[in-house]
Amino acid sequence: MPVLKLPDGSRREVAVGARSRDVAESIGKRLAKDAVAAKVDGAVVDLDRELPDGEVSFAVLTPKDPEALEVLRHSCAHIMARAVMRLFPGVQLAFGPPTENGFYYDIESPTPITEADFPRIEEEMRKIIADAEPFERFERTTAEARGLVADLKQHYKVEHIDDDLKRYPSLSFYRQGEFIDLCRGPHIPHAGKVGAYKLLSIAGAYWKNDVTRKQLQRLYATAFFSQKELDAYLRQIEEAKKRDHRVLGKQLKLFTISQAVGSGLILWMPRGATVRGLLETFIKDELIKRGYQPVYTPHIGRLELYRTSGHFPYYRDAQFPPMFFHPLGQAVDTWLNLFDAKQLTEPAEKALLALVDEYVKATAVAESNDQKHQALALRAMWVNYQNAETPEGKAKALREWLDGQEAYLLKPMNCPHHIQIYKAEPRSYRDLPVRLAEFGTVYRFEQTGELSGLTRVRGFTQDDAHLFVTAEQIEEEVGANIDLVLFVLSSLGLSDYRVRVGLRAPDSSKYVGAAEDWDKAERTLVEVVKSRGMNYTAEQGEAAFYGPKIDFVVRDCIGREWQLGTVQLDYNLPKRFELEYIGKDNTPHRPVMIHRAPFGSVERFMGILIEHFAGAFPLWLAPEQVRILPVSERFADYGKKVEAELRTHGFRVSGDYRPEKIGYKIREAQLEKIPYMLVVGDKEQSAGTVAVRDRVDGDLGALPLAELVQRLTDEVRERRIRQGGAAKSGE
RNA sequence: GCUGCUGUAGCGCAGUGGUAGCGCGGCGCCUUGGUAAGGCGCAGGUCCUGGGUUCGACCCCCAGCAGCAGCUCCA
Repeated sequence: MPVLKLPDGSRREVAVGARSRDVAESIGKRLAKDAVAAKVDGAVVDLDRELPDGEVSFAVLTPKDPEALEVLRHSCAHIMARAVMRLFPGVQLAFGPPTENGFYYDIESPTPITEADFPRIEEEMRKIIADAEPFERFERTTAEARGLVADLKQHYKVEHIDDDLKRYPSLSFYRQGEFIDLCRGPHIPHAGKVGAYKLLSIAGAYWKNDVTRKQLQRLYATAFFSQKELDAYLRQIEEAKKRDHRVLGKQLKLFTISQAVGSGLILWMPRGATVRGLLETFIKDELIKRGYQPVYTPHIGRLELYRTSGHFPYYRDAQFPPMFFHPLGQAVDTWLNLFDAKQLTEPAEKALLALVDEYVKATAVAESNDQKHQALALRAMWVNYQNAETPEGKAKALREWLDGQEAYLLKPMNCPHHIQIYKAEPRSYRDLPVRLAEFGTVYRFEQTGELSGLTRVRGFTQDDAHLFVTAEQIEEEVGANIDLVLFVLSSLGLSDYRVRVGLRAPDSSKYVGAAEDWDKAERTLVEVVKSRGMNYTAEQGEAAFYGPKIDFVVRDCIGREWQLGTVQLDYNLPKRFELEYIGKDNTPHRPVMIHRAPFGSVERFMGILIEHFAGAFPLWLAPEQVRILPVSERFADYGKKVEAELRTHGFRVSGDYRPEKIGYKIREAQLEKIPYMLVVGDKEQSAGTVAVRDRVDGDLGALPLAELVQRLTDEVRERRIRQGGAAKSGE
């Protein structure tokens, strides 16, 4: 006999075979009417499922429970799929799960669906919901289930059973009228529970997230129990868009991106550059306190360097192409690439050979020794290539020539340069940890579809540092760096982040180094995070190719996650570059490297910060801290005097001396999110005061100038964050 | 890179197969005003680029570029 422990602590015995729905009814009419699903021993189930024997915890889920909303959305995905199938014959269904803010269904339609079809689909959904038919669950053995989805001509479902579900003895289905879907459930009792819904967008998504497979159409939508909630959600999206850093960056003149310069390359305008500079100073001061040494290194480096580090071979496609001195360098490089990828066509090969041949002939009469040497090397490649009997031999000929060519790469990371600084002098165990810090700008050729404002760019600056430590120092240094990241985040009031420990994927060729080093490194990172009592998720496949890492991940205004701060442990680059220090025992030892960047990318950090503050930077970061607003032109002289005085105290201040009304000037300053507005007129001039208007709290009344200076000085020194309050949003 | 949508004045947007408008902003004049928009006037556009269809293209077709959303990727 089932015995239920109810949320209020009471116990209730129910008959064998009783369903959640029966229990809800026995508790109360109102509850039965509101019931969406039930939660039995922590698992959400349909109201129609029979309760298990024995003692279980039990709760009825109503629209108030977040889990109920998830059930509703999952069911609404079925409703949407059903509507689509009615309107578009021959549709194949893939997956249709709920998401954080709604749901989607991946489908393949013989006639592609577009946003123009949304009204029709929504209308069809309206009918289905009005009919309020029940969701009926039934089970089949896995073999029968496969037959059923095959009969339904749903080949993605067949594939899904074959690939992933064979290990289950039976599978569940849900039927709603003519619509049957292979589905784990649970579902709402009937379609009428859907109070409001809206199709949002359509996008491509690969079957099983695999680029090599078919791309399906993903229909995004959302649903709620009430129209009011849907309206609130849509309003919230509109509000979020207003704090988008791409919008605010333009409005507040922080940065721009020019096609004349290139996609994903940020141009910092004076205001943005001011904020960025202040952030950089902030962290630089902090690094000095924590024993870092500043270094500067160039934006480019020899290609060979990045071959040694592994960056070039591992991330070739994500880099700007290497710069070769030899006119044919780029061509041969591409050639070898095509070759390795087995994409070299015969005409292309012919053309490339002809190109080399022509060049060899043209440079036959070389004059200097260097030219002669070059000409001979190229000729040797040409001969070796054509004499080679195997593809490997051909590739070798190309590679040998290429390796002899001088080439440079825009640096994709700073570590190889810092490593060279480490290697520039002999190191003793007494010197360690060596902490080399640089705001290093790196370049990565991100795929076009990935570029996004400041958060994903092709040139960005890391507040980078590399620590060279002994094995015994690892834990302490990793810990100190976590503390630094936490300090940075809390200084800026960023509290909404999660911590991810990125581990390697079990079976992947994209990592370098020995398994035991990896195990050791992964264990260390997990231990450090655990010992600090931090919440974290360990995620496989999130490691860097050279080592595991701890990432601090935040969300942007539309909910996308971005990695900011990172601490990475690396046993591999020290090996690749044969780094050493002399130990107490007077023999060489290998140091371990820690890569770390509290901001991550300064560009991305700025983007997140702009959204975090909605463009209203705290006083210490504000590009313009104070604006003088004379009531009329008659007080311009006094205004300028105040302006000059504040400037001598180091404040970033300007004055608005246009012949506009005071209300107009205040509105503009407010919309520009300037922390303090100083209104000056007759009264202030004769009293030697300023009327202070605060961005957050509005009119503060008159203050003697000296008092104001003190107040602002304190606010800056404490890096005080004051947000919200009376500010209107503007239009 | 893939799928879809978008590209018109500095910004936000209308618009039509017969060479373009609105709001804000800018500039000028008037107003010298006390805490979120004073009035009048003026200027400003390769309608993303390149082809094509057409008597004629900003509009229709093709290709490219860029932006947006999603997928994939992210050292």
